Amino acid sequence: MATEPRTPPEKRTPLNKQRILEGAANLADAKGITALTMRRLAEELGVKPMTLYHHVTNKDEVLDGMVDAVFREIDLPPEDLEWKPAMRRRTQSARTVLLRHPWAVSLMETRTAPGPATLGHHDAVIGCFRKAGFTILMTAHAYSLIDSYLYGFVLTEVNLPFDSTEETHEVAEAIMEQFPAGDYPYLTELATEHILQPGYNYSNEFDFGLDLILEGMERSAGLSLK
Amino acid sequence: MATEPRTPPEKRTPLNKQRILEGAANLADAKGITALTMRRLAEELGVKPMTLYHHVTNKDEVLDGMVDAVFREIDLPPEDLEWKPAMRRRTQSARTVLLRHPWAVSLMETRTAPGPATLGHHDAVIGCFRKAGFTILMTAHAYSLIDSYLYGFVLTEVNLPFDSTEETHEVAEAIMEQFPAGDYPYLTELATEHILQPGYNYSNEFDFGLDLILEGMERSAGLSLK
DNA sequence: GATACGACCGTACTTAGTACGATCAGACGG
DNA sequence: CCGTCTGATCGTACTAAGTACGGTCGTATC
Repeated sequence: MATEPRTPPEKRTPLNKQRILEGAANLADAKGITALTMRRLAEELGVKPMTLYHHVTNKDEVLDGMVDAVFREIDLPPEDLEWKPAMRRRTQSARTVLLRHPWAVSLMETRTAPGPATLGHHDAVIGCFRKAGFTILMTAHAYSLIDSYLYGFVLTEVNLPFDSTEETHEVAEAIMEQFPAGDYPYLTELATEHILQPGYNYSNEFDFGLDLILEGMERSAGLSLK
Repeated sequence: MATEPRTPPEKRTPLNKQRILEGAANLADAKGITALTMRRLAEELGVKPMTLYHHVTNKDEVLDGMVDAVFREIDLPPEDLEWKPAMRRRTQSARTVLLRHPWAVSLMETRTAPGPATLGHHDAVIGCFRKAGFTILMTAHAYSLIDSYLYGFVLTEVNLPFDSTEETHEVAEAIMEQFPAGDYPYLTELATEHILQPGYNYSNEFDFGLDLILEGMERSAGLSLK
């Protein structure tokens, strides 16, 4: 924009924190969070490692920034819906986003410097409960419950050692071959009669728990509310 | 035992995998999982780094062994109780163990080579549901739900940046000072009127969710069962 | 065209995991 | 009593990562 028409305006776009964060998220999405090193990140951005340190103070600041960017992607509970469908929507949105960035859950829980998007998200969720008439105490219960479930579920989901049904079979069989058939009868039963059945997909479990929790919250809140 | 009475039987106890795993867990408990390096672990065991590699093939094998040892610490659902109190007991036991080893949750989810204690634990939990009359489908739902909640809750709990009530105040105030008072009204309300009240302790949230989930499961299973 | 500033980079130090081959202590046959 | 074998232990060294420190270079301004 401020470049003269003389030179093709390619090179001289200076790096900035925004571009670093985007590159970091892309790299982590594509190659895994362990592949996110300052050296590789620099290479991806066409720059030498130490250049990054002119825009961020250290790797932790990159990680904090990535977490806040993830929260920015998550839909807030829609204001025009009842609390239950609103919370279902934001929770499903959160799951979608966290699956898109498999490194996000473990990173979120270990960072302690919340950014504006993170705080805004919490405020909107708490507000959704409060406006629906939840007491403060009940809001605290509800938020703890639903996010524990969300993060726990996604944590398991993103770390499953398989992505497809075929892989599920391979992994399950590899594990089962390691011990005599009768050692774990109930585990074996569940594996053969459920997990190894055609069409099985762990992801489908999410909605069962989400609905059970939302309905339980409605019941509990109703009691507390009178 | 097999040493002669001649020499004091101190030195010549050879290292073994068991001792390595115990040392690793102790080190991780005391200094954090990031402080668990093969070099420090060797030092703790009075040995040079490369000596460890005669008993384990690499660091991953140490981590896998640590996870299985954690499962061995968790109480199985007592056979003589109804499914609901039995599951409550094993889930509370799991939480206690996971809090004792703050590195355990994130490690468990990223390892993919389950050991015998891990498999035995899963078998016992599944068996508890099945013997209570849960269908296979309902058992899968229930196990996914309760463990997602368990791991998600503990993951949050062990990563809270404070351990005591005083620290809670410090951290909360440090965060709140970073933005204008009215930016996050609901978050501020929850913080001042609940989290910063005397006696607040996040750990107390666990039982609310656990009971809500167990009761919801009972209702759902009852429906499915007839 | 001289100057100043900010973006960028070269070099190097530290801490990790771990490959490779040497050493050393005790067991056992001669 | 000694040589040999075996398994436990270690010394050295290579690679990858985060990042401190100081230098360079392009560009805007006077």
